Amino acid sequence: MLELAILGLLKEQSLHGYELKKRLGDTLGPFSGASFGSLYPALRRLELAGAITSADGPSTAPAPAAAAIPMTGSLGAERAAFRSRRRPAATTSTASGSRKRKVYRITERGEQLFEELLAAESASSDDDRTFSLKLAFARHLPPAARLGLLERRRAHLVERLAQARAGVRARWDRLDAYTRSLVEHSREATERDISWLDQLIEAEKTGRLSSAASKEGTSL
Amino acid sequence: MLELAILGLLKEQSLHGYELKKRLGDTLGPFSGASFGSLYPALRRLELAGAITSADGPSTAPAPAAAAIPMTGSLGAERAAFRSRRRPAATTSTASGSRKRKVYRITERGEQLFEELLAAESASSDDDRTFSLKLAFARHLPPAARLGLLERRRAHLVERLAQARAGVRARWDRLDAYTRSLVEHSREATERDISWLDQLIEAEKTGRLSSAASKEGTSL
DNA sequence: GTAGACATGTAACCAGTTACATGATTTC
DNA sequence: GAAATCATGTAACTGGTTACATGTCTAC
Repeated sequence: MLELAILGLLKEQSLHGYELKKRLGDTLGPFSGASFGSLYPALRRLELAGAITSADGPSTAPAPAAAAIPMTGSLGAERAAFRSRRRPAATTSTASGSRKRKVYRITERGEQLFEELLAAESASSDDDRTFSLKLAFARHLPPAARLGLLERRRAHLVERLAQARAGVRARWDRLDAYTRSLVEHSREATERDISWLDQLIEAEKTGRLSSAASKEGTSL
Repeated sequence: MLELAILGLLKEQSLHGYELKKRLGDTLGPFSGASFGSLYPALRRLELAGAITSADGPSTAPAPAAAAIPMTGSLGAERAAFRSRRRPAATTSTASGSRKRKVYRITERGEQLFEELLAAESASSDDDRTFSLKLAFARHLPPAARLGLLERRRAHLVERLAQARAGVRARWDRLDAYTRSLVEHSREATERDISWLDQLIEAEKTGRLSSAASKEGTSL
């Protein structure tokens, strides 16, 4: 799962580990769980597998001048949007040199692996987090696979709903108020998820989303 | 987490592993992930820790095997053994062909551990699944702790929402239609979670839920 | 010169999974 | 006697976590 997220980000632009981690954290919710302890080993695995290559830190020391201001993702994001090797304009007096960053770039093999992971049906599609991650990269899927992803997800939720209903119906009178409230709330959330998916599926079938989707961010 | 679920179920009635696993699976959703490979080791750990004791299960005998339980004359074991059925009608399934079951019963230490796990604030409260699990057992918490659980959860969601909003605002125009839809949908779901929690908190404060333990249907 | 952000990495651990091994009992 | 179900358990693996170790660079 982490691999998929990494490849997806690197597909859009090369990044070094530290920045990658920030992106994982603030771009979308569910993949925020990444920590250095999992990220760096994952990068290493991917590199060994030939899915990515690393180059010595090229450039761009984006010195954050503001002291005592806690770093919020947005600033870093703006700065990091630049990948090209160019000297930073000196903000105050000090021009900065490069550090020992390792900038990772996705390879052909990596693109391939990314598509495999993204299209893989087995197991992981159950997981909420995995689905979200895949949907976030859905624009890279061919339309049919995209539709499949949505419909498998829908089927899964319908199934879950049915089981929950059955399981609860049998012992509703033995549930306390907290559990009941929880169950009801979960049911509603799942129903909403399903009708959201229905909208996406409908839009997908009529081609509304796919045409509007990939205008940005696919430059690489 | 599994430990908490096990203790919670055993608190209500003694069970053997196989049955326990079925309960985990069908009673409530999020704890269904349990498999034998995690359940049995967990039972073993709990037994080693003195939180539960095991006794040989009833083997077709109508009388409960209470003789094998000399420790702490509790009534829980009695009730549990009672649940096992006596003579099947011998048509098809449902015949619990009793076997060398190990029936687990919670101990004093176990009750204590249960309460500790349930009240523990650290880390795990982040997790959706853990929160659901705890809420399902919330009736065992003292009111103040229960309120704390709800409010910590709420704070966590509010925080998550704020970060998501900030993160997305910065790069909204770079998101494709799928990601946008995902982000919007997640935001709405989180907002709904929060207002659901608000209702629970309100109810908790006015004592509506805690007194009505069993029968009322919540509108949620 | 030290505080703190940036940056990379390792090690120990944790909670779970799948797959496998075992075996009794019932049912066809 | 083969197959299905009940029942318990182990082993190898997975995919992460926290805590730690190390080091560079900037700003004050």
